[in-house]
Amino acid sequence: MTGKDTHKNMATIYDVSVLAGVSLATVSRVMNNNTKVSDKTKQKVLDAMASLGYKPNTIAQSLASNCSNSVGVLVSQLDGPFYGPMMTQIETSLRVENKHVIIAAGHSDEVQEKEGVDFLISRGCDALILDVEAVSDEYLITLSNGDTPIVLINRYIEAIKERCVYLENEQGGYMATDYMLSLGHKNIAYISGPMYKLDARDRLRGHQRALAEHNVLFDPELWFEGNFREFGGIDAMQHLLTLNKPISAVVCASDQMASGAISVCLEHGIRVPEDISFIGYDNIPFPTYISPKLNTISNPIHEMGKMAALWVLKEVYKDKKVSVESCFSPQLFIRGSACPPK
Amino acid sequence: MTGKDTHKNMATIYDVSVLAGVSLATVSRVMNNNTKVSDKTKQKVLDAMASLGYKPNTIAQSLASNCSNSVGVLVSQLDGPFYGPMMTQIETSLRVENKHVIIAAGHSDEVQEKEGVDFLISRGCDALILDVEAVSDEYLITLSNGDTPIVLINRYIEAIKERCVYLENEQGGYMATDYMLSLGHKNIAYISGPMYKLDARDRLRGHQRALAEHNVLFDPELWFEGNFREFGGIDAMQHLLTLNKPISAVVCASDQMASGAISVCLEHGIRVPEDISFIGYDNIPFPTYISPKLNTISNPIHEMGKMAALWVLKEVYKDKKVSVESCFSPQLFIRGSACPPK
DNA sequence: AGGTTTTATGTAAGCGCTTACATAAAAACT
DNA sequence: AGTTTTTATGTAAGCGCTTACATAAAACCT
Repeated sequence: MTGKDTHKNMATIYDVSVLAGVSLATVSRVMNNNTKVSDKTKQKVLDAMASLGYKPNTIAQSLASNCSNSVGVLVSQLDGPFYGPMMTQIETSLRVENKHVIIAAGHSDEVQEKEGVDFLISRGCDALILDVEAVSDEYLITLSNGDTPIVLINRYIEAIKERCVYLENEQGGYMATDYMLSLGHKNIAYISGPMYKLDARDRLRGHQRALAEHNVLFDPELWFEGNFREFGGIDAMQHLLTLNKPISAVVCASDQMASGAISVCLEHGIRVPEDISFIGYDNIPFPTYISPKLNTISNPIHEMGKMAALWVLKEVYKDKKVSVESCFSPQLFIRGSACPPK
Repeated sequence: MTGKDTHKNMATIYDVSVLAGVSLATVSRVMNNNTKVSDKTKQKVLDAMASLGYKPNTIAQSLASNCSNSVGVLVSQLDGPFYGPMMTQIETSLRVENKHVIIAAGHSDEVQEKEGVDFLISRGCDALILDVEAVSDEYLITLSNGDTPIVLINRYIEAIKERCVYLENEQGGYMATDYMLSLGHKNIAYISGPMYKLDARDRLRGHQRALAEHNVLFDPELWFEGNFREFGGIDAMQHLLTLNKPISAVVCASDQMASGAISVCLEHGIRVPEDISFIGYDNIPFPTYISPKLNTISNPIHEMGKMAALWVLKEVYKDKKVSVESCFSPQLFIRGSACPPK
């Protein structure tokens, strides 16, 4: 081997066939065991493989079989509290079936999201799991008619609903506000996500429905459009405090915004929950360990990741065993960040 | 196309060559532009590609060139606060060079980490970026002699130090405790990571060095071996409080443990920092927004991710442009979780 | 002009598999 | 036993590229 030669000198199917005294096809057959091979020959082949330490070349398999056994996952952000748990589930679910995960980040930008999709498709992915927010519904509908199957996480598009794994966000929005109302709050501010996102709109709708059911008027002044991130919550709270309106509770469309908002209150000497009650959304891990422990609505993003993976296993790799569920219900978690108003 | 036919009916290099009126080899040459092709033919080929919407089949390229353009990344946990920022950097750095990232999780378990490595190698990765903690140094040294180049994040092994990207943990440990000492604290508890991890041992060593330099005796009773996670901090703090020893400051080897420990204090009515000062380690995003804002030592995990990616680009893909740096220095961040003792 | 070097392009042999088709052997019939 | 069906294995043609080698054309010599 010369210095330049970095070839991996692995045994090939040919070496196995020679050692086992059978043809290439037979070796391939025992690998894929989709065709009957007599027990005797099968054993010879397995022995040969073992003694050569044979590992199939997955690239060659992919080329010959036109199936790459890889699934592309495109998410908005690789960091942040959501992606990790979701990826864990996706990776685990797929790896047991020997599929692998190729990742790309879309950074909530339309161009980058499209580039990510193109990249993953050009990489020969057998399917795509997408958690995207900047591209349009039309784009996704068109994409779903292409050669590479897609499944969407956290997005609901009527025309391709069988490919969507989503949370009932309206219901979650309702639950959060309903909880505050049932504690007796009337002066409830709402920090929403950005309105161009469906989940933000749905949560807001739920909030409004709860108010209406309790005959509380929705005051647009008490609604601030945030960005789902901590800084959005900070900006929102600072703004709300300048209003000089009585506010006894703040419902936030994300835990991160709630954290930001709470930090502003604490800095102003406002006690949580004694002076203002809070509830977040998403049930991300961190705030549990911080005081006050944040009430929240669960967003089972990890389960949605798992379901998306199972969808791929079922629809693309024709795994009969799995059954998939696409609509998830939120759940209320009561901890220490809310109490009845004074 | 029959119902069963899921073939992607893409143009191949052959189609391009026919349309452009040149040979396969020429088309390949303009794609890889490593051999001179006359401007005229090159243009014909590019036009043909464009009009056919040609996209090279990366699987075939990989098989023929024995280079998969993919880099395997194996981390302990896909969730948690570290992985995201690290992955973001790795993905971004590699994608601009059109390399892709295949992920696997090791779950801090020796068997699973080794399986992950085998999995990624069998997937034909050109290189592996490993952030592993359960496998032994010997295993990694052996692995590094194999066919697939590896680079280690967050681990220092003398024998293969040129493949290690790491943080000067001893120095960080020193800085944290030195800071508390310089505020005037003498009764300093230390919540460490698990001792089987090198970084935990190094941080502890730094802590001890700082104490020694300030002539403060290291009291083993004030040292609790945690697990780097929130619950470890909770257990540690509960234990420390039962000691009935005066403690005016707690140095934690991770922000997550600091969060857990602080939450225990707050539950006991102990004020932070007035009664007990805290400092964490890692500078993870969340606690910044929570009160008290956590002092900490930075762990530039994202930069280390980037460096690992650049290492691969340089050493494996022979990219001349990049230069890599392997040793990172921690930095002290002072926020609101510490003050001088009463 | 004839010879030599350089440059651009073509030819064809793989890369390591899968799989349709062919064939030989065994099993199941009359 | 002879014929048909079933089953196990082999043969060989790809999958879509890369690249060593061959060759034709152009450019440079003296």
